[in-house]
Amino acid sequence: MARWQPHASDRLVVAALELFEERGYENTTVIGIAERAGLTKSTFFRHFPDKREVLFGGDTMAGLLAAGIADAPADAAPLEAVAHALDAVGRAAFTAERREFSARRRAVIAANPELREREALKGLGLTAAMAEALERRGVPDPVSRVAAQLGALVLTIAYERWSEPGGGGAGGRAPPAGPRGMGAGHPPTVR
Amino acid sequence: MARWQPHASDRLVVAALELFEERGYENTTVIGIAERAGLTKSTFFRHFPDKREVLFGGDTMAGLLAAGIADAPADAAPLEAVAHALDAVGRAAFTAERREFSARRRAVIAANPELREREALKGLGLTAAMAEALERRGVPDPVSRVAAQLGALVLTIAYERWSEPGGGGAGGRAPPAGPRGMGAGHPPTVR
DNA sequence: AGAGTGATGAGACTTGGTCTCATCACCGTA
DNA sequence: TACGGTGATGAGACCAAGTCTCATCACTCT
Repeated sequence: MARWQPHASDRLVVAALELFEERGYENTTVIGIAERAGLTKSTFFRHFPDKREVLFGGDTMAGLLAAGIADAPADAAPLEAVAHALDAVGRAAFTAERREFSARRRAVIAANPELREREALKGLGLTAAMAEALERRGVPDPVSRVAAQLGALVLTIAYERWSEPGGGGAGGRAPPAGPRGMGAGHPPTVR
Repeated sequence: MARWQPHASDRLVVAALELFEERGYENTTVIGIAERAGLTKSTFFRHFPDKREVLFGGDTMAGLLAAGIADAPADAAPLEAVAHALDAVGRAAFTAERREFSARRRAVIAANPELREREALKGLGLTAAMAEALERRGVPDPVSRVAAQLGALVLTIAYERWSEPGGGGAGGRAPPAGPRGMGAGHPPTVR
């Protein structure tokens, strides 16, 4: 028999999400989370640097976006490279198994300023990752930041729609065709 | 003689900024800040809801942006309304007196993740304020968000340049003309 | 068998943040 | 002149987040 129950980290995430839903984030203590997972406060902080981070663990987004931009065809325009990356993220991260969990997580985050703060910082990280990946392709500074900023907004909107009750089949493409306008040439796979 | 030294809030801000510069944010305690200001921890938390907020006090930005968008000519396009708001902010907030303080504040924030996190949340607030103000003008949802997102980026870049050693005279207009491109029609006063 | 490893537990400690109660100069009014 | 109200402050108890050190103990490798 194994000495410890497996998946300690996952158990902590599940316990935390449940407790945040039941009592709210600020009425939940780290000790409470650890106890529900059959662990202790010490172990919690061995798995996560702080209480917020238990909801932000799977941090592969920045890498996926950077890789997606690097993998875009050499002649792709900045926004087309961003679209390429968004497609990759859609396939890798917006999967059916994660949809219900993501929706619950989203609701919890939306209800708490401390968690929204962390999410805001993560968002800046994604934007910076895209801008840097574009600059590695030779896109000059202000253009790279504009493209990254627009990519971040598209990602945010896609995530919103995907984790809403009605929205989002496989692949993360938003059901209704998005509006054109604003003069940004529309890349083929992201609308 | 006055019973208390005046400007308690300002003294706390100054003390905090000095200590953050001397020892770093995480090596500075709230008690230390309060003592340098000739006050106590209790009083600190009466003036600021938490330790971070001592650097984010003058929170008129969101209101200025919303008012600037509301005040734009009725026939202004979304990006032109945003530009109108940015001009207003440039005149009201990017003043010569605040420049040195802003530069020091910026350096402190850049050096600490906890402070960057707070700043990221404030940035989201500004973007949301712009988007809402645009929607109050009848700009439909995704267009309003794109315009607000671009406005937020312009504001960020302007703030960066203004609080850098070389940059920014009165009014906050960036010295070199910004690049065109990306298809966004360039409004007359923001480049 | 015995030493090493690695995830865990126990608990002291600092600090951020909340809350309650006390203090005391100033102000208005009688 | 006296007196009660006001408002910013101080004192200190209290809780939870987060850090750190030391102990435990099944499993593994030699």
